[in-house]
Amino acid sequence: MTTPAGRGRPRAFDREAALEQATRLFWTKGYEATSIADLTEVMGIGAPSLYAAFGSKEKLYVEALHYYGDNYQAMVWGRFFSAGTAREAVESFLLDSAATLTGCVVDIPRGCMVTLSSVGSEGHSELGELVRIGRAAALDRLEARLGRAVAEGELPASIDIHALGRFVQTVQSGMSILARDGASRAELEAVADVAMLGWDARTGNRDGTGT
Amino acid sequence: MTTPAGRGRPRAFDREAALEQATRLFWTKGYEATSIADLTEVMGIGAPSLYAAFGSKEKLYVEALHYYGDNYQAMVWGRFFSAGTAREAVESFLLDSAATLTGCVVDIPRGCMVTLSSVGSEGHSELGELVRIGRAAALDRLEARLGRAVAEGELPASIDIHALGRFVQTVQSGMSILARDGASRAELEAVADVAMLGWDARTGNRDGTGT
DNA sequence: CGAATTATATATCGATCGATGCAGAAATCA
DNA sequence: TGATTTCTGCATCGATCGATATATAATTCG
Repeated sequence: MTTPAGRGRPRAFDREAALEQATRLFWTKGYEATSIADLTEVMGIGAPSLYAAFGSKEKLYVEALHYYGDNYQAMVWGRFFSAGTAREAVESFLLDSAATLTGCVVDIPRGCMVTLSSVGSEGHSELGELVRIGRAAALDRLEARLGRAVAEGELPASIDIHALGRFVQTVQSGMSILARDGASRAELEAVADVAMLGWDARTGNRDGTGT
Repeated sequence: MTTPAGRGRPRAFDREAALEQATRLFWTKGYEATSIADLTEVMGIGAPSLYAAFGSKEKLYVEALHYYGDNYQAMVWGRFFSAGTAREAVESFLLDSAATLTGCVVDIPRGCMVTLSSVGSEGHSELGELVRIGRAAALDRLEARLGRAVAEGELPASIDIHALGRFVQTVQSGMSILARDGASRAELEAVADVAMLGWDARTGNRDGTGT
């Protein structure tokens, strides 16, 4: 059913697998440093097939960003969304980030593809805006969860939701850079621990139990 | 005296000013995204003059990194080194980072050139190692100051110096990314405040006075 | 099997990359 | 001023960039 009627030769390579390889390469090297030759090599196809299947390098990068979001973001945000309290959500977010960004959960490149993406520095302003939006979405998620916690009475209404959200975002962003420099999962988890101490102090929870 | 004897035409352009412009461009766009044509334009010289004065693009980048360290790092590390206590040192480091990384002190690009440098992804492994060393040096400075604080009795010997150092480094690294995304100085200062609360909780100082 | 259709591989496009050769312009010393 | 030295602008180098035209190989339907 996915192939309508189509006479003639069907697609010969696995588009999803090729996209995954492209995603990992963009993830590792960044947009500008990744050439079409690099891509065709890891994707196992020729340049014409790449352009037939994905349109252009920019469009391929956009698809890679979506592939990344669909397949890897849950490793960091999964427990965040299912947690019962904002504190558990944030702690899970940071601890799962520590594990994921160091490639300890599955074999993936170190650091966050969205966080480390420095596209948009040059002419590719559209792509730069895209990853910038991705980073802004993370802050929105954090602040929304904090707002809910205030509404539910978990957090006092006096706290600065924006500042706390920015803080968590800052720590997680910094984790990506440290992960790229070789910091271990344990080191990043220790960073998350210290960050949560700041959380407790900020929110008035001083024993660290989170309740 | 700077010009030894030299017959013939002396240097016609200001090498230092040209280097500053090159530094700002590398700082803003990164190594790979900056072309020779971009450089010659902002430096106000031709390509042959650039190569005669700096040797190559890589060597120019190395000089730009040194220029950056010599001229801008003090804005972030100055009060860190002169502070009487480790807590004041770290707090100054983060607050001065908030101001500097948002371009509020002087007109400079947002974010830290060393932190945001994503060189080394590709064949330029030497440059990547260079900026990686720069980032490691920041961690060393932080840990050395914490170690001194333990030796002087400011901090208990039980604290995890490495974890605290990594934490501060993480926050400052994350600040660069947020600054690039347009976060304001006030936002980054609020982040620094929350981070210091984590510091106080970690080190047993619960009133935030630091003494 | 033959006709029709489609993906692939080879080769190459113009543009730009980092880097230079060359000749003229400019400045200093005798 | 003239000889010397050095820097600069123009043109261009080979290599590689992203992207394609062309032609062959491969597959399906009639």
